[in-house]
Amino acid sequence: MSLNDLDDEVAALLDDADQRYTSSRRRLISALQAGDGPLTITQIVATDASLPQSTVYRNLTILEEAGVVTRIVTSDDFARYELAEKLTGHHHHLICTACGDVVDFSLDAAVEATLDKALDGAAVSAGFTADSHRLDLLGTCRDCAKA
Amino acid sequence: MSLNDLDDEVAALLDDADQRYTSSRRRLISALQAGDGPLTITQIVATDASLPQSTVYRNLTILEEAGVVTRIVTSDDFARYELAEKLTGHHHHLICTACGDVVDFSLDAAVEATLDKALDGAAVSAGFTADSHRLDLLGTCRDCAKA
DNA sequence: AGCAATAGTGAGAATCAGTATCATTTGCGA
DNA sequence: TCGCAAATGATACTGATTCTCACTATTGCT
Ligand SMILES: [Mn+2]
Ligand SMILES: [Mn+2]
Ligand SMILES: [Zn+2]
Ligand SMILES: [Zn+2]
Repeated sequence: MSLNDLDDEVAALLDDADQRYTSSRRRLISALQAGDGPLTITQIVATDASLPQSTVYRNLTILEEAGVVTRIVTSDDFARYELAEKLTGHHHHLICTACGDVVDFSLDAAVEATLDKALDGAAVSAGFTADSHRLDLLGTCRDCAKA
Repeated sequence: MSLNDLDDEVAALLDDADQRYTSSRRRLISALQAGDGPLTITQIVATDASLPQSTVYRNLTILEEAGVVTRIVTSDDFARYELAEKLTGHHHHLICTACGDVVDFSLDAAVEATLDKALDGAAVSAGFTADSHRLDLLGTCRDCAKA
């Protein structure tokens, strides 16, 4: 998805949610788009100092409700946000248990298909209605392995 | 793993960590063993009112450090704990996004093998050292679907 | 353009899950 | 049995996140 298409799609989603696409929200989208994985509030504020913390919190919540971003919770005390899969495509996360950093990765379509089929079976037999799956790899990133 | 074997294994893990297997800790293990998925602190205290909240928090941390229990974070504001996979076997979670409840499920060995292989490839190409994977299904549980 | 009415902003206060403190109790070893 | 280190549990504290509210920006209308 090109930058302009992304922008158009975000605008449409916000419009559907009766929300304006303000300059704070544009800056947030831009910050998230620049990262190679979900970002913490601290990381966002560090990236764009013109964004006050309270505005970041409030607007990320609104963007999440509008389906523009997704909130990711790992094991550390900091929530992370990324653009919704609707905008970036389905993918997974490498989570470093040493430094907390999270980066994206993808699996090939065949593996995803196998997985979806197996998960669908499990959901059905538990009377569970599945919306999506979440698959993370936990371990140590290159930087932390070096140190 | 039988109840006695579980008890022995927990005792051994605590011994390795130079921790005693006290009655509070026995009650915690018992509460976790009784659940069909990871439990919140509130659920544990509700199950066994003889356990003060501060003792539950402290001992769950100690049990986690000893490798006896695992802390699970979903998307709500409450951490959940379950017996470590070392004791219960590898499995996954159905997470209800409506009520927050979490229940266990398993995939068959062939799917796990396919998955592990694909994940290993992804880890290697990212320079990431993987310890384990975490796979959750997000959706709506039977009870919430009814309501 | 002028003028409400409505939406968004941002500094600071409040909330609350989780952690730290510490006086008291427990249980292991000599 | 005694002494001591570990554990307990009531309570205070911490800090990420949420709430408040006076102020500013934008929209829609004439
Ligand atoms: Mn991602
Ligand atoms: Mn489980
Ligand atoms: Zn790392
Ligand atoms: Zn539910």
